[in-house]
Amino acid sequence: MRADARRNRARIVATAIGLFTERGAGVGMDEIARASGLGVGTLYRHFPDKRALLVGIACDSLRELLACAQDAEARPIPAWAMLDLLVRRCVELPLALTKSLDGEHDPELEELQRRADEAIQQIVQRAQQEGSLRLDIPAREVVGLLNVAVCRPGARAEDHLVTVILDGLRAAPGQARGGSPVSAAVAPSEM
Amino acid sequence: MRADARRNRARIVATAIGLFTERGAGVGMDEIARASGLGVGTLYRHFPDKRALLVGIACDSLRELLACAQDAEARPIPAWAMLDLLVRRCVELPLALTKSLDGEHDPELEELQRRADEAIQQIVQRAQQEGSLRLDIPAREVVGLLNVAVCRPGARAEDHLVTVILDGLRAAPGQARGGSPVSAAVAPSEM
Amino acid sequence: MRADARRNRARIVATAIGLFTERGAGVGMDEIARASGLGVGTLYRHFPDKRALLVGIACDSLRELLACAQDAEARPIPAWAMLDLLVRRCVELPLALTKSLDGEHDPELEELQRRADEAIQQIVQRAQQEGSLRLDIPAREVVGLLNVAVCRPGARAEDHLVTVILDGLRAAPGQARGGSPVSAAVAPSEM
Amino acid sequence: MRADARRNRARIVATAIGLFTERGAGVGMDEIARASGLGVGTLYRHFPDKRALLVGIACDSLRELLACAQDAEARPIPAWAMLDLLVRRCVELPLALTKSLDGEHDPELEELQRRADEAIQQIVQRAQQEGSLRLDIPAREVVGLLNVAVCRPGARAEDHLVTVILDGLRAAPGQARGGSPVSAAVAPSEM
DNA sequence: GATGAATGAGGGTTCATTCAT
DNA sequence: GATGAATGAACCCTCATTCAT
Repeated sequence: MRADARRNRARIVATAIGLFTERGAGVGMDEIARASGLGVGTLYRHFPDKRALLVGIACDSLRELLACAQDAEARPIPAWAMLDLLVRRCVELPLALTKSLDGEHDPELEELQRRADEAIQQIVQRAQQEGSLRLDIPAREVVGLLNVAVCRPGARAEDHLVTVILDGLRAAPGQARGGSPVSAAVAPSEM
Repeated sequence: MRADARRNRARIVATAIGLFTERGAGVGMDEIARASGLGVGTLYRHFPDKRALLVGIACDSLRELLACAQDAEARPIPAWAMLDLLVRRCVELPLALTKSLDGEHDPELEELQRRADEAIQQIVQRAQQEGSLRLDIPAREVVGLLNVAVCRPGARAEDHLVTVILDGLRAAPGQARGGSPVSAAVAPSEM
Repeated sequence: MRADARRNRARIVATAIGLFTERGAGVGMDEIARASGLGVGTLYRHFPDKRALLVGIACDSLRELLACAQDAEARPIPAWAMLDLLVRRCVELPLALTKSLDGEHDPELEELQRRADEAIQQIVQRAQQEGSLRLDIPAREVVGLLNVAVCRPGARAEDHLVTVILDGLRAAPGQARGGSPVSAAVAPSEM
Repeated sequence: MRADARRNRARIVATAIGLFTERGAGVGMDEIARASGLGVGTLYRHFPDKRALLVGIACDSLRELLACAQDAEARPIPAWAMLDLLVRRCVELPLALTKSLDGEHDPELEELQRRADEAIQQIVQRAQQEGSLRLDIPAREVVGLLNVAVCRPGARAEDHLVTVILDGLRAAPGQARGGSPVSAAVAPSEM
């Protein structure tokens, strides 16, 4: 790939992320091309269709996420801290776009999603093993639930939502979690 | 309004909620009409345009939410239990559609949104006053954050996400919340 | 036909003439019905389709025109005066609507148009015979030309256009008409 | 603008003028595109909406009219001859479409209409000053009246209507115009 | 290889007309 | 008979995609 081609691709991706993040996946290809300072034809040379552009961005994000996960795991810190670190970083990635790809069947995308899920799940399990993450929710579901927190348009690392979810996932020191929150809520002992 | 007209309206709304919930606000009016067993014209007689249909559904949901809030407040239970109850019920409403209405300026919709926010905020504040809801997040933001949990396609009352968020919002008994979770996470004392 | 049916028909026609005259033949059937204080169904009972409504109005107008022509002919006045009188009256009729019926093949309409044309043509021919109307334009065409003056949205009897056309049709006393106006216009003798 | 784009634009305009002139402004965009041998998209690339197409054609016509007016004024002929020339030429332009634009507020269109009116009015005034055009009708109204003659579907330069109107506007040599034609018509002296 | 003009399926909406109440 | 709700063909327009320049 020639240098200018690589530069064009990068400009397209950067512009598209900006526009998609700001105004949703409905932004038109023409506008993305124009905002990139390119013709539509060039856009289509790099991404055969709109789906491919979204998939491309999603894959980039997932690769970044995997790098973050590896980086976190490499640190000499508890698994909980790894998770915290990872979540706060992921929030800044344009993962929200992934939502518009529900039902896609791109092999690269699926492979990356699998690996990303696996990486997070591993950290989640280690956190559960070290006793810092509640045990009453299966690791598999914790991952899905973190997805929601993270794949949200407008999410920010300092979001109170992120904080609350992490706090909610934390194992309460010295007390078992897991009773039905509804019944718990109305139990007299809670008052 | 004639009996059959009312029936048709109900069918349209039900069908539209189903399709919108399942496949997003992009579903076409023609398809909604067909799935309702009606002609497009009938759809447009009941809702002058697509926006009106979305707004109509959103308003219905918000009215339902307000009813839930009133019902919850009427019970002789702690504010926390009210909130728990309310959230678990709201999750079942098609509030996710509200997201596609972000730049709408329908007066009825805005009024209902205002009242809904107010109602929830009141319960949140009472929960904070009774000491069951953490104090380090302003009530205003708690409401916004609950919105995210609740206005989510595919949310269910038994969702672990709902549970986790509610747990994360719970005031930890006997310990002050509010330290930066990030630094807290890596603090040695956490290990 | 029952009394109320006749009354309804009259109301429809009056309303339709008003709306069509004011805003053109594009006005919808629903609006005509509503403005008449009736349901669409009733409108369609009286006129099987929109075309029929327009044809009905046109026929009414043509009948009125024929009456005017007979009335004018019955007076003991020169043919020119008859024509003047007739034209000034016709201008007030909603004949402009006739334009939207080009290409219609309603037998009653065509018959009335034929008779109306004939009636006017007769007066025109008599005016030509009495020497008050220029001879260089065939009577047939004079009629068509008057149609243009008269079948105009917004035409009024005092219109300067009507005056100018009548003046232009007048036989110039003592001078032959008929040279090409263009060549005449640039002829030196005109200066 | 690329050569083929310019060619396509010209084809669209030509086709549209033909269809609009023949069947009115109700002709659909799809049909215009098909008759031009182009896709709808191309039509909309050149004219953002139907209104713009009509406005575009109207502006072209008005520009042509202004050119005619300038050309006429540049000739060493009496004002009356200028007017005659101008009117006969305008009749061939698709100015009839202008009627369907009543109520438009395109700045370019309005400016051109103003300038066209002004240009014609100037010639009319000069014709009145030179004594060839009757004085009993304000120049302003003469212009409006000529509009009617000229903005007529199916008008042709050799039209008898044009001739008659021009003759009707001509100042009668040696006699004052302006008596009410109606009273004149029935006056005994006219017989 | 880059460009942007051309394409046309598909979506939102209107309105003449039909038909159940 | 009156009503107005229901119908759907047809219209205007958008936008992902292709292709001539």
